[in-house]
Amino acid sequence: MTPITDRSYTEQVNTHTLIAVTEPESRAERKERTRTALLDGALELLEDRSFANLSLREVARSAGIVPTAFYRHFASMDDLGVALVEDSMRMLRRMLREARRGPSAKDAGASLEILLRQVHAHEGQFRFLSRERYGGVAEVRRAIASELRLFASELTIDLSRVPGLSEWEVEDLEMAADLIVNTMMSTVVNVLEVDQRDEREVIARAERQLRLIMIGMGGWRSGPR
Amino acid sequence: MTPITDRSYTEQVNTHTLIAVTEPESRAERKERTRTALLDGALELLEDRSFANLSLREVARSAGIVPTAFYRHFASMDDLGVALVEDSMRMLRRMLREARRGPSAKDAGASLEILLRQVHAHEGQFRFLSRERYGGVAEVRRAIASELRLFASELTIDLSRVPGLSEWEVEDLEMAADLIVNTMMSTVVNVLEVDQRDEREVIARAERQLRLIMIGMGGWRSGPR
DNA sequence: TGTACATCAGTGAACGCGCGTTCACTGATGTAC
DNA sequence: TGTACATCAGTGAACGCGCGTTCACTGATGTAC
Repeated sequence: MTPITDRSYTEQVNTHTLIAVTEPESRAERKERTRTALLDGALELLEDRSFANLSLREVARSAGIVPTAFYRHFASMDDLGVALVEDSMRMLRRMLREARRGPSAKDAGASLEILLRQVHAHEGQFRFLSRERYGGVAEVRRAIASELRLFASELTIDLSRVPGLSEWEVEDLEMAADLIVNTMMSTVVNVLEVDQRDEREVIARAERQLRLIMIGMGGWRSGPR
Repeated sequence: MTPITDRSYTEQVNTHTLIAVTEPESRAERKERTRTALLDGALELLEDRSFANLSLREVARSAGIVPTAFYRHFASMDDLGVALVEDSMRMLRRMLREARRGPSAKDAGASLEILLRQVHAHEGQFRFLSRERYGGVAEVRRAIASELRLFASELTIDLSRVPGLSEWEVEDLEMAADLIVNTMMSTVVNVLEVDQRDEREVIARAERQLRLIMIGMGGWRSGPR
């Protein structure tokens, strides 16, 4: 199962552009396309429902195959759910890496802007992550929680390099990082729920909240517990 | 599943016997008891599943009635979900009101302690609220969002009465109230997910976060957008 | 190079199951007189 | 006070539906020689 997935994924990446121009698709490429169609279809169906009540037949239908053909790609819906988490997490990690490489990594406002641009570019995946973070399958929940902890601990390291915070206790840095991550996650959820008209308001409020947190950090006197 | 159901049912039977000594239950009282049994049963079933994949038949079974009798109490599962939100929120509001009446209403640490005591007294309801807040059923999600907005607006009024904040713009008060509510909700989720050993850590961190927010508010200069 | 065989993504019929919902009903409780 | 009728929470049979899963299959693609 997994080896097959990995192999066909590489094949797709390597030959994607090549094929479109020259020769007809190979069997492996066709299979990969169907797999992608299943994942994309599931993500689309998840726009207004939760993963737990998504049926195998629906997903197969959305990909244009017969229900039984689903099993050529995933052993079960749970299996597809795990693949969906992995895909979304890969996207999130890539985003984080690029944000850190960018010019104003320490500017909270700029970080927020980068995040929100990504949210719109990958709405389905962010919706999936935020909706399944507390509901549905335990394995999915655990994966998301662990990834968010990683996210917060990387932010902790970033914060420790900010001049004024170099003296802070680690616990205080973690506390502040957690507060910032939570505030950003709430903002992501609000942006996904709200229409475009109110989005500016949500963002303006989030900016103020982050600014308030920064002011709080400026006045914080860190010390041992 | 069945033993749990049987337990709570036995408790009701005991109460029933007690009552039977003095005076027989009226039809309305019986109906109310069944309604409560449906809500409690649903809450119990929700311990390890999400509302979206809870069936009407399961809930009816947990309350000891036949599926068709469900309709004597609720028009649909969505309807029951909304009732569950209303019940949970009524509990939450009562809690808030009592906290406000208490000695140290403005002390964030004390408020947090009161909140967490309530969380343990009503774990099922808090789990339901936090899991379905972003969950799959649109109507339930909407009900929770609207109640939380109400919650935040009550907190906004409280804040406006705090001496140092009387000059603040409404938008800034709302912004701060939203930040506090989000931080408390995150803490509730963490407390529900974590075992007793780590709970002290979660609480300690939440206290520091709230203190940091208070410091930020102390340094905030409110003004028109 | 052509031929013969293997592979395998996708098909379509079939299954048993739990679901939400309808309906006519029962019998205890409540009420009017 | 007793009687006759109304109310209504709960029953049980029945329905059609979409579900996950099995199975034998098809036919295009891939491979060995």
